[in-house]
Amino acid sequence: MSLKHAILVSLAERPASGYDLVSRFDRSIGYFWRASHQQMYRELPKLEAAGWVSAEAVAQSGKPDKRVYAITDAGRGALTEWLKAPVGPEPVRESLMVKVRGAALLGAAHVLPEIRRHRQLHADKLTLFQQIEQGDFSNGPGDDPTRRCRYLALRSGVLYHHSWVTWCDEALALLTTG
Amino acid sequence: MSLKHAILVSLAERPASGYDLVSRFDRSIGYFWRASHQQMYRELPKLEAAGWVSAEAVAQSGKPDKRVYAITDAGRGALTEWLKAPVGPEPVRESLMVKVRGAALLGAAHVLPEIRRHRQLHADKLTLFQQIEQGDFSNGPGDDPTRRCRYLALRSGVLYHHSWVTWCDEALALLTTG
DNA sequence: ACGTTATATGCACCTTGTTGCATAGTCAAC
DNA sequence: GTTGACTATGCAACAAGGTGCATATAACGT
Repeated sequence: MSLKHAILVSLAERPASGYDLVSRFDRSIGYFWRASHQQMYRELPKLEAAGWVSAEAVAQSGKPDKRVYAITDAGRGALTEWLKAPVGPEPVRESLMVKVRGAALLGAAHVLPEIRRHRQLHADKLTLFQQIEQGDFSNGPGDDPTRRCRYLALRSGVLYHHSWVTWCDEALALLTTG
Repeated sequence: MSLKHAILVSLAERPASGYDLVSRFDRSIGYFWRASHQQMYRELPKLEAAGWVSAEAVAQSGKPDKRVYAITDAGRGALTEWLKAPVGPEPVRESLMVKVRGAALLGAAHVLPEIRRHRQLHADKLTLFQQIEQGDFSNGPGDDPTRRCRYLALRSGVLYHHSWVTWCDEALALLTTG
């Protein structure tokens, strides 16, 4: 659906090779959209064929050659179109909730370890995001639009994982009392 | 990944035809896992081949015949296995956040309508869930394990959509002030 | 007669995502 | 000199999901 657009956003920030993009998707952008290197290398030629990005072979000393991609004007146009187009919220798919529903039939004890695991995972992410927030934005987001957008993205991560931790605590409290 | 298990959970509650399952996935279970009827009818024969469900043709008067599926002991075993198996949190894929990141480059104005739309959609869902909560659980979840699990599922919906509404409000406030 | 809605089931094609495998150069450590 | 880590790119097969199309019965209204 929108891996293409996620790549365009990343390339709009600055040109990159497939390898660079994978690194970015493991960090910043990856908090909102995941992609493996196999997906990336499959998608880039398609974007090139569509005329949304241009590619240039770059020889490197000490490292293998690479292909550096840059967004084109057509790509920037397509990206703006997409930004304005209505996109529904991502369809919900929560296997943990399916498990909770199953636990109603087969016994809550089966899913308690899973809930504890998920609490841990979300709590770790929450701590990470809160540290970034306190480190980079201790005086608020400021006036710069780009910085404000970065701040908002971070806030969504904080709110998301916080609500999960809250839910896990409620669930553990309710499922471990008589 | 786990549409199979979502179907098993639903069939463990009670037997159903493909058509019944689609209806359930449009309501209760569908709050956590979406599936179209095409997916359903493709998946059911696989579950039957795996021996996890059994099928029985049922003739009806006034309606077309149907095939009613029921979970088998093997299916119940597989379901219990899955309940206990660790499953990572669903990978995050938020196109709205990709848009926000794009907005940093192409202008925040482009995504404001999208954020308003999303706020509306999440607020509607939130209201729905809160009404169910106040209607069915005004005195809390009580002691029944099944009821407690239903309550927890509902709570996750409330927390999820609430955190989204909160984020949209923060975003609109930050992106519409000088 | 004719269209609509509800019940009921499916195929074909295409896109997206995952898993496993494969290759190849450079550099530092052991 | 071999092993491992990092850079860099890909293919093949499969699983999962989405879109569009197709079919059939029966009730109900107009």
